[in-house]
Amino acid sequence: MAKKIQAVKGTREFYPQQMALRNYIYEKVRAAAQAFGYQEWDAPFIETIDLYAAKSGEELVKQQSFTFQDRGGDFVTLRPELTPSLARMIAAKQGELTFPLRWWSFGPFWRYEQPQKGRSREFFQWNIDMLGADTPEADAELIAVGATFLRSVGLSPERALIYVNDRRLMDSQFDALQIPAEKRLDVSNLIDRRAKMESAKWDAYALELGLSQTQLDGLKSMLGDFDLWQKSPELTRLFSALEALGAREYVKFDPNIVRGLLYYTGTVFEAFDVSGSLKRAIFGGGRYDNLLADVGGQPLPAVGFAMGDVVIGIILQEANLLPDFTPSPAQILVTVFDESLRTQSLVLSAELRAAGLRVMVSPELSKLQKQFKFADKMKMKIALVLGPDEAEKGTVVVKNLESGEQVQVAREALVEFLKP
RNA sequence: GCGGAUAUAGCUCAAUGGCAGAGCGCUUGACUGUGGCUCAAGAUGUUGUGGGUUCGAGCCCCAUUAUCCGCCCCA
Repeated sequence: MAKKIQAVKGTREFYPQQMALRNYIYEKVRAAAQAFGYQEWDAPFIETIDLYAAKSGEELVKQQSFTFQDRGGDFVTLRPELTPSLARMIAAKQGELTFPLRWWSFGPFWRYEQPQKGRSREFFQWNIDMLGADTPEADAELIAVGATFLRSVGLSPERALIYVNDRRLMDSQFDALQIPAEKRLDVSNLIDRRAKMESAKWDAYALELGLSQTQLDGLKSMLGDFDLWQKSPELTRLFSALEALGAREYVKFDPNIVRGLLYYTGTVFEAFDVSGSLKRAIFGGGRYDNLLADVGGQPLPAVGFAMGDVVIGIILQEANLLPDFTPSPAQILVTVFDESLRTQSLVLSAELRAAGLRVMVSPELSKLQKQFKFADKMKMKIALVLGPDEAEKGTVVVKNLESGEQVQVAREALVEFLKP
């Protein structure tokens, strides 16, 4: 008995049914992006470690990347994210690109972390960005693309929402509370963790960080103020643009959304499943105006978001929104009656394919019963029988497997009969 | 890196320390030119791996590996 070799931990095996879901997501992502005029692009799956060292978070590079030495001795990494590659590619052609740039991509990424629900080591991610525009209307457009996607897969605003905040607004609030600049990162992380912690513990943790009781009270009242956005000119414009774009119903202001990544400079947003069991973001993003300059390009304002395929896949399944799966792409099975008629069945199948139909033929001699059973399991629509009687009369039996009805059709009229 | 569970037929799972089972799936037949539904019969196991306790271990103990779930981080 051969030793069973398992798939590498955290990788994904796409059996046809899972592959169909992956392609379904890809298709909906493409439709949403293209509806707003975004161009598809991609970058290498392998990059040198240096590309990420410049910009990505310490943990992402040092602990969560698949990094190894290639045969030439260079350290390379399976890409854990796309933005550094985007920055490089844009910097290289900055003079010849037409701005604002609207680009999207869907491809594989790898992060070395503990697999759990909604998180694997290998995943597909949709990245979509607009570069070269710095208006709230640009931010609104990206959020509207996200809303368009949610709507297209059947997730209504009752089921999924996009929560929005603005780093600039938060900074002005931190100013008012006199929270010093060096503590703001900790405070942001604190806010990020609030939903996951008991409130007493959270309070204690806040005081531990060095917040005064007054600051803590101020912070809590700020985080409970869902009308705070009205104090932000950017968010006010953002919401009115979302209204105009028909995406307002999907979007809610939430001061608790801060996002962990350092590079966001303005609007930040995250989409969540409102009623499901999974408390992970469907997608998340925001404005990052300094990033391209930071990695050595010309300053370029940018806004974008990313969506992994794992979480959205689980949510679609839980919401019973998976597309119907048809095992076989072929709708027609040509049965093989016996040895003497095998060639005729093959010829028949070729004729039908030449007419643009998708057709399978049994590759071996077996009972018609078995062939029909196969067609049924593969959820095929039609089975053709070419037996001695039909061969003699120049006809073919066409059986509709859904209704169970069957008719004899003349061979010459068959293509016309079968065409949808 | 830390913590909690689980591992038995192809799948989902049962089985007081005492004969390893069910449902689904699979094969065959009822139906020698036709699937689904029904009925009947049948096949399928190194109980993750290695030790230990016991007259006797799927069950108890130790180790190990794998998987799942949570924390951290994040799509």
